[in-house]
Amino acid sequence: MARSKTYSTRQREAILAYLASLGGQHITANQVALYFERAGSPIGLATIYRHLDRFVQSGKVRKHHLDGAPGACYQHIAGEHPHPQIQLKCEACGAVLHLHCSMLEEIPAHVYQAHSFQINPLKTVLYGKCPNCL
Amino acid sequence: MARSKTYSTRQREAILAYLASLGGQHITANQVALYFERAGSPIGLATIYRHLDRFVQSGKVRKHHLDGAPGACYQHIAGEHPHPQIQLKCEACGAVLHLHCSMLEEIPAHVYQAHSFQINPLKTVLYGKCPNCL
DNA sequence: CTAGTTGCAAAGAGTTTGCATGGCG
DNA sequence: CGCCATGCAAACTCTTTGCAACTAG
Repeated sequence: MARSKTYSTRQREAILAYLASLGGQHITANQVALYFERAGSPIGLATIYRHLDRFVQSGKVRKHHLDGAPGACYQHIAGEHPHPQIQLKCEACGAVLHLHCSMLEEIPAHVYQAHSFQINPLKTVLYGKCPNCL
Repeated sequence: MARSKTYSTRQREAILAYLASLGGQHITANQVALYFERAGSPIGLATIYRHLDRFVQSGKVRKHHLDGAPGACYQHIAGEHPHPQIQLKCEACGAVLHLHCSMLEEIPAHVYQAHSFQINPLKTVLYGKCPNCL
C-alpha cells in the first residue's frame, strides 16, 4: 500500500485552487512555482511536482506533453465531464478551448465504427489557430 | 544566412532511409541511435539530433511531443500528403495509423465553419486504442 | 584546400529522489 | 508522538553546444 493518511495542507489546497481558477488551461510546474513566488508564498518546485503527480493520480488533473513545449503541462479537470470533450489548443496563444459541438462529440463513435479504433478524448488535443489569433 | 552547402553524407542518408523505412511511425532520437549501434555502425547522439532537426526544417520529418513519453518523437513524412491526414496513435502499442476516412477528413472544415477554429492536421494526433490492442 | 560533418565532452533545461526538518492530527 | 509534508540539493534524463579532428567535393 502506498499512503495510509493524507493531510490536507494549505499548499495542496492552494495549488489545486489555483489550477481550478485557470478553468482548464494548460500550465507548467514552473509557472505554478512562479505564481506562488510572486504571490509572496513561494513553494518548492519539488513540492509542486509531488502535488501535481498526486492530483493526476487522483484524477483531479490531467498531464499532457504538448507539441512545441519542452516540458509537461498540467490541466485541472473542471467539474465533471458527462461526456469528456476533445480539446482544441491554439498554437499561437496557447488557449485551450472546450468546444461543445455535435461534430466533435461524434468523432469517437464514428472512428470506432469505421476502424475499430477507440479514441480516448481525455488525451486528445486538436492543434490549430483560435479565432482570435487568426 | 545559415548554410551555403550541404554535403550528402552516408550518415545523413542512412538516417533518412531508416526513418522512411518505418512508414510514418514515431521514433525517438535514442531509438535511432540504438538501431545504428546494433547495426554495427554507431552514430553519435548529437549527430542524430542535428540531422533530425535539419530534416524537420527541410520538411522531411515531423517532430512531436507525445503524451506519456518524456522526450520528442520524430516521424518521416511519407511521400506527399495531398490532404494531410489527422493521425491516430495507439496508447498501448504506439502504432501510428494514417486512416483515410471521410469523417476524419471533414473534421477541420466542420470545426472551422462552426467555431472559426483552424485545425492543423500536421500537428494533430488522436489518442486511443487500436483494433489489435483492444 | 575549403567548408560542412562528426564525435566527445560539457553545458542546460526539466523532472525525480534522498534526506533532514517541520507541522498536522 | 507518529507520520506526512516540505525544502534543498543531488541525481537523472533528454537535448544542445563548443571544439578539434575528419572528410566530401
